[in-house]
Amino acid sequence: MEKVPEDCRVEDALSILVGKWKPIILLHLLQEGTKRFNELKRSMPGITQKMLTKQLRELEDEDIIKRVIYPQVPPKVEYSITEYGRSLEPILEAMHEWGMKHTLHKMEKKNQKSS
Amino acid sequence: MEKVPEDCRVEDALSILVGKWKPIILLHLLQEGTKRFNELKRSMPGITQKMLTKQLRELEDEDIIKRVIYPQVPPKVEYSITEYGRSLEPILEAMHEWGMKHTLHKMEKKNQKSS
DNA sequence: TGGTATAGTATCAAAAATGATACTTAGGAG
DNA sequence: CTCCTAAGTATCATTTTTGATACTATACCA
Repeated sequence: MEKVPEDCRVEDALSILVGKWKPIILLHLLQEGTKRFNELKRSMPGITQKMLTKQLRELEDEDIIKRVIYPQVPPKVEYSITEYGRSLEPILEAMHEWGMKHTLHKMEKKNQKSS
Repeated sequence: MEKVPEDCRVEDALSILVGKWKPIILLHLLQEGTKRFNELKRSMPGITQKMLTKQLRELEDEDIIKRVIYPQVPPKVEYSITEYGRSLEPILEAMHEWGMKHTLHKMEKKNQKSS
């Protein structure tokens, strides 16, 4: 425990994960392996093309996902997690578990109110 | 691995952690235990009163930190992590470690470019 | 000749997060 | 009186993020 907040690299991981859609994109790709643009889009109701494109580009820039273009018409582009991206899985996992507990915690708080 | 993205609670944890200052606030409190408002402020150069107050209120609302007011003049207010808030530590820890690796990864990428 | 499909861009608008600055409150020191 | 302190609010401005909508390219199919 000699770490000091000043040398904190928490932000690095955080900045990759934040964004309204990034965690979901990553979970989809982690679980399904490889997906085409429109497959992703369909599995995320509400997202716009622009947003999906933007998030994917950002993840690609960080080397978290890989983008493969097939020179066809109509176009075909496949996205998948990189080895490196897979290293984020424990963090997503930890957050997922914590989120579950948090749901319970919130419910307990509500119950306290009504007593 | 039967989790599906749809029931993902990742966002819950994420929404608590994001914000330009929240991770640092939490790390400070986790490491120092209890701090007064101005102590926190001084240890975070660049933050404004308004921002610090806002982030602290949000963390308090989520039951992550505790706020104790001493009825004095001039005022004295102490902040500390709650038991519940401490449960975030593994996530922060995981992100910290990942961030360290990421730094290396970025350096490697740079080296590849210049070869 | 026109419509379909895929993976995008481009442009503009709206909403959310962050920041700068000034003000408040009340007791104690000079 | 006046200033100082600590922990805030209030107001306004700026920046960043997100969203809605329309547009593009090009092979294939009828």
